[in-house]
Amino acid sequence: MSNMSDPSNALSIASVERDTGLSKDTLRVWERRYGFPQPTRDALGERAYPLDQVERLRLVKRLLDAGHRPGRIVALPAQELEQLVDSLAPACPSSVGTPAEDLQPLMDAVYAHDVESLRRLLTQRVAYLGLGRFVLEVVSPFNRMVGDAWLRGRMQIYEEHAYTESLQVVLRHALHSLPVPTSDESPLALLSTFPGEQHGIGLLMAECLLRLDGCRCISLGVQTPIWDMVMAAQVHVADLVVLSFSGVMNPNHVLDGLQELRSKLPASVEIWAGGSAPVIQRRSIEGVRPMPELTMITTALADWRARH
Amino acid sequence: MSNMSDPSNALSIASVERDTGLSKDTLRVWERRYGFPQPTRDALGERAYPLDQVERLRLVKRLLDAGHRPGRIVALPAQELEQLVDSLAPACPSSVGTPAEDLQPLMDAVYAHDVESLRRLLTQRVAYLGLGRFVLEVVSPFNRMVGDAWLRGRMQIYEEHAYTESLQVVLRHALHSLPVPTSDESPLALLSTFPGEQHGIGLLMAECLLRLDGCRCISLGVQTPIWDMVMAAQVHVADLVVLSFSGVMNPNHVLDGLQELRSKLPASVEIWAGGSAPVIQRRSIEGVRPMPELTMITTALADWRARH
DNA sequence: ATCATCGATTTGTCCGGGACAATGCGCGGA
DNA sequence: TCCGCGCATTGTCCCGGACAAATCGATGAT
Repeated sequence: MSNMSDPSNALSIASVERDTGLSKDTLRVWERRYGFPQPTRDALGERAYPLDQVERLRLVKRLLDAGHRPGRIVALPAQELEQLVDSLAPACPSSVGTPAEDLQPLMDAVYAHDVESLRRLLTQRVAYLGLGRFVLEVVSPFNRMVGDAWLRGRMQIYEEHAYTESLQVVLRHALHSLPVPTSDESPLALLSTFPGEQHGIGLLMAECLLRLDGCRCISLGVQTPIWDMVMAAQVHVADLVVLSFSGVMNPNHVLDGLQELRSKLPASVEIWAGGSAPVIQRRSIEGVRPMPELTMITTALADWRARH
Repeated sequence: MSNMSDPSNALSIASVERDTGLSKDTLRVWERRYGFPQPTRDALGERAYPLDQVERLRLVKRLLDAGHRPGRIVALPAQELEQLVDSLAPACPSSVGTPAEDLQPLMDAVYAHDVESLRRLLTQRVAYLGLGRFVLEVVSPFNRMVGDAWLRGRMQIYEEHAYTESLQVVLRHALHSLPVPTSDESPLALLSTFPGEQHGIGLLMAECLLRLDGCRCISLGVQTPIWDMVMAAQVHVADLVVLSFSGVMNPNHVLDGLQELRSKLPASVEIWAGGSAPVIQRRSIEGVRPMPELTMITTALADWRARH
């Protein structure tokens, strides 16, 4: 195992922008103002970010999303950042969810790299709880656990990738075996994410819950340009456009994109914005329905039916 | 509908970057060098791109992807750009594959936005041909057709997304119902793509063919950092690392990445590089097996078994 | 003690020009 | 015809400056 600050596998500024969601401009101006990050330079004189600095940047990003201010935390050493993240945990009281001990076997399978067992455990839980409770009570809290472990460097990216792939297999299979919804009195939902947002699991979870509630769904996968969403909503005569956001996207871009989408979409089409990105709860956008919790999908759907 | 060049709903440079995929740097340098785009300025002196210029930029981007060079086309008026898009050469004569008339129903379903029919047609063909021939003789040529149609502006991005999602559903379901391979004398393959390469369909097709030939597969999904692939190959004791490349990635990055991966991976682990990216065939890398055609997977696997 | 106001500070993004490596093109020679 | 070689093209990075919007925090009024 090579050293984390080994300059041989350092990342370019473009890679760090992609991995952390912090723009090139921001990375440069932080370096100028706060002295961090302080990348080495390659043979061409261009910034080369060691892996440990990238991890530290991810911690900073998380704290930023939680409300901290850059001037106070960017220059802080990694250890203090982790303490702050620790003291942040109670902020999100997972109201509903499986007790941690029930998720431990899953976590063990991930760490053991036992894809077979992991998939079997997930499938068992789907069968036992049903798809709806599985998504809400297992996947949702477990995703938080995995994201947290990854953030603190306790889980490697390839381990997270392997888990995501297994989960995708299980969810897609469950989705495939659901009955096709009847079309009367149920809305047609168009699902996707914005360009730059490549995390598709949230979309899949939303699709599961929507389908369980009898909603017809058309998923476009990830990263659909805004203008294409507008066209797709038009040709499919969609009633809802459902979007998913993870924490890695630039909050300003999320806001701009939602406002632009809203302005180009007919008022009869609702926009539902969900996911773990804090920005959708903190700032409300006119004509966009924030869905910070997956459980809200059911009530929102009932609400929609009541209004039509 | 308001005027396209109405400055009142013009876009910021960040929005144009999001909508066109052209970086801020590129937009500014084009303006400096070629005189286009020529955005108006808002009250703050910042660039404000009228909608018609953004559409023109989309045309330029499409021609760029088709092989044209910026210096020749960026400054061209919109009308000539459209003529160029129309006259784009019918690219590749598909050597092996289904006759075009058999694929026409699929194309019709895509254009009709009939997801149900599309999925049914795909499923029918899997049942009729078997998964292997389906992948080689239907999916592979049809992907080329779709890519070509998109390049010429006859297919919108959201239509391509909808097709990709349907195909993914069908392939994953077929994959799920395959028997689990026995582990004797069969290699263990690790599948993924490089960071920046978000096209996962090629990976799925490769996984289908590998599984059909009795190969055990562990897919990490798309965009796994090189160092993580090395770690994953180690902990899973993989025999093969299978990578997929589409045409969108920077050829130089592909080359660098493959060389770096090769240098960090034990010699006993083979690297197979497939996909539609031309770089893989043009430049050969020491210790990396190029797979320009999906059909080569079967022979390459037989070859591997003969050597072990 | 709570709240509103308003200047001071913080902070992300944009600007403009410069630079340069990588790529591609065209030309000339074998 | 094919292969090099030099020149033009082109995307990305660098740097420091600038500034509006958001936020802070101190002051004063209720």
